[in-house]
Amino acid sequence: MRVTLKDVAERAGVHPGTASRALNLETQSLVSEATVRRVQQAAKALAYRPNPMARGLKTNRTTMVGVIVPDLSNPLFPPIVRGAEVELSRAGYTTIIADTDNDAERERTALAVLQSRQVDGLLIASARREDEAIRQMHEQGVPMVLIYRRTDGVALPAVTGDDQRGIELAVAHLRELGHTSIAHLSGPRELSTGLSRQRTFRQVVAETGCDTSPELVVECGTYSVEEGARATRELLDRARPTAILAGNDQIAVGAIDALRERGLRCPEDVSVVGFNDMPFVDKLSPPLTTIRVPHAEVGAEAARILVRWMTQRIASTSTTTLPVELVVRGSTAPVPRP
Amino acid sequence: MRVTLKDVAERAGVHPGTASRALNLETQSLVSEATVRRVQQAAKALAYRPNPMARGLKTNRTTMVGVIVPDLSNPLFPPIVRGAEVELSRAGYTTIIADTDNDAERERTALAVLQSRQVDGLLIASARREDEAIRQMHEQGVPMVLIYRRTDGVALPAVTGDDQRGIELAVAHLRELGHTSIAHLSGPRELSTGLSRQRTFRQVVAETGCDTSPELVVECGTYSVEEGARATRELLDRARPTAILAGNDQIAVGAIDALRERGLRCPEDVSVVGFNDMPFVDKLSPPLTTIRVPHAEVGAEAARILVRWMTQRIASTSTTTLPVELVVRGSTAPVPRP
DNA sequence: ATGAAAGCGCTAACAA
DNA sequence: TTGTTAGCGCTTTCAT
Repeated sequence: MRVTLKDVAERAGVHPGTASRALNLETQSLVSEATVRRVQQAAKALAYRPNPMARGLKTNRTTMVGVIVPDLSNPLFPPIVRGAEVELSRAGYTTIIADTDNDAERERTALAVLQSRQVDGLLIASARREDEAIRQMHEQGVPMVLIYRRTDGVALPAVTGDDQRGIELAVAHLRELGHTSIAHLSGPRELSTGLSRQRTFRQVVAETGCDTSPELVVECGTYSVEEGARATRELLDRARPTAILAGNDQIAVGAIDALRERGLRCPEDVSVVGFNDMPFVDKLSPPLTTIRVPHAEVGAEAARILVRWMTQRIASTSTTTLPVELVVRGSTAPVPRP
Repeated sequence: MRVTLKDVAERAGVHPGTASRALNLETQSLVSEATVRRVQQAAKALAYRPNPMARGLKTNRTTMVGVIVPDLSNPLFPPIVRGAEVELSRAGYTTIIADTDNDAERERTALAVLQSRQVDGLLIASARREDEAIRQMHEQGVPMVLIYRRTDGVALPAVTGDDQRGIELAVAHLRELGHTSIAHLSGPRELSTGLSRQRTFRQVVAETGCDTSPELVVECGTYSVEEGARATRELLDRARPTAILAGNDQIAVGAIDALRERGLRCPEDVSVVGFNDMPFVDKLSPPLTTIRVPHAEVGAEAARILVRWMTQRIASTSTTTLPVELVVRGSTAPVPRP
């Protein structure tokens, strides 16, 4: 049978209440040192493990947090999850990962499940700009931190890479290579990352004297290889840019595929820049020039903010922006001389 | 405040015990149909969600299962997890993922955490052939299913891809291309997959009349790109095979890197075959010829077996082997004519 | 078919 | 400093 607190108390010759106090850091000071030692010994001898359900039922805390990602198979997310998990487990929390499959309805379900599980907090990497589920959850006062993607008009802390700086770096790099006709395959505008990168792109492109024709910006419906390819075909049907700045790496991969379809070589004919520096993009053909975002650190930082909120009731609402850097590989080259 | 069963019972005008019976499928038959309806309506109206902790405290079940993977950042595992999660959530279970970072000590910790969380069962993709932690957990009667990697001498159900057939297909493909000097960069022998693929390789190579020199088999310490590259260098220092069968895709990627370092082209000089068909290997340069394993289905099947064990106490100990197929891409070519 | 009551293992307010 | 007591929300015998 399972060892309970009562067993420990009996063996130590104290009341279960005392044993409880002796075993919990916060209440340990209420118990004499000698008793603490006796109880701890007994606990050790019996290999006592507190029953988290009993504890949770009493305290209304579970020391579990939910992490919601849009797609775990997207190599972008495991490092984030990993970074978060390390911090969370350090603080004594267990992580429950939910995958929404990029679906608003499933996000709602996941949120409901996690709520009924009484998670103490949430890390959310799947937020859309309009996200009723998140808004509602927020109103209930559940501690939560957004990762990368923000929700409009909700006062929630967020941790992101520096999207603006990333776009600046990418455009500057292409400018140095002589490109002035730069297209942008934007992420979906319903995601804050898609919108903000697109906005920054338009702005920076104007500031640096590039071609600002509207047909150089094509929006992808999702951050996927397929949409990247589709958008590229659409782009090429009406323009002939010498460079493409993709909304993320998956889109960039799709773009390179579509360029090849049309008989265009990357980087000789068209340069392509990604965003995120996902694992394996250095092995692609050509190796992808992209913006590196410190994913694990983003996850870790979000976890730290969440832990502070959960434990010390310090609810920040500010956005933490982590620095990004340009990684130049083989998918960008000087503008071709006609 | 949280809606409890008592609230539902009050609204329906019945006793909480009755409400409980009405809401649980298994006890519903003990309650009159009319009452069931009334209670269900009340529950719906109040958006009642049972408190899993209270339930668990009473029933000693958590409806949570732990999924242990060696490395979530390895693109191989998210599909497995996903497949499992879909099945598990369908059966009402919540998934807790633990990442061991390929470390036996962390596996032990993860197992301990999950045990103290009282998960109802475990899916384990991180098993080593000698794995004391798993053996102990098994002795405690915790339902668990192994995925891919088996533990020696432990009577546990497992779900794997058909490693033997995979190796056969790969070697046959290379043979058809005229290769007779085929090397194998084996996975670690301490993992069942490493050992069994290596054994099968040796056997098949002998049966098909290939070169069986022992120096054509080099073992990698881990399933990683780095080890794949290292092993390839070691291999090339003492042999000049025309084809390499890698223990998995990561090793294959490392092999291609190392070949390039030595000025050898893939596939013109040396053909390379991977194993697993991880996401993105079709985008590599060259696109990797490999063995496709139905990862999501492996995860799903393992989940089904686990659910059966947990719910119906049917503990199988047999291994389920799912069919694999050869995917020919660009990394294999006819043997070069000298 | 339903109500009553006990209790899962723990913590916390109160007493001593 | 320690013991006592109540109760978190649920399920499940036992009565009725």
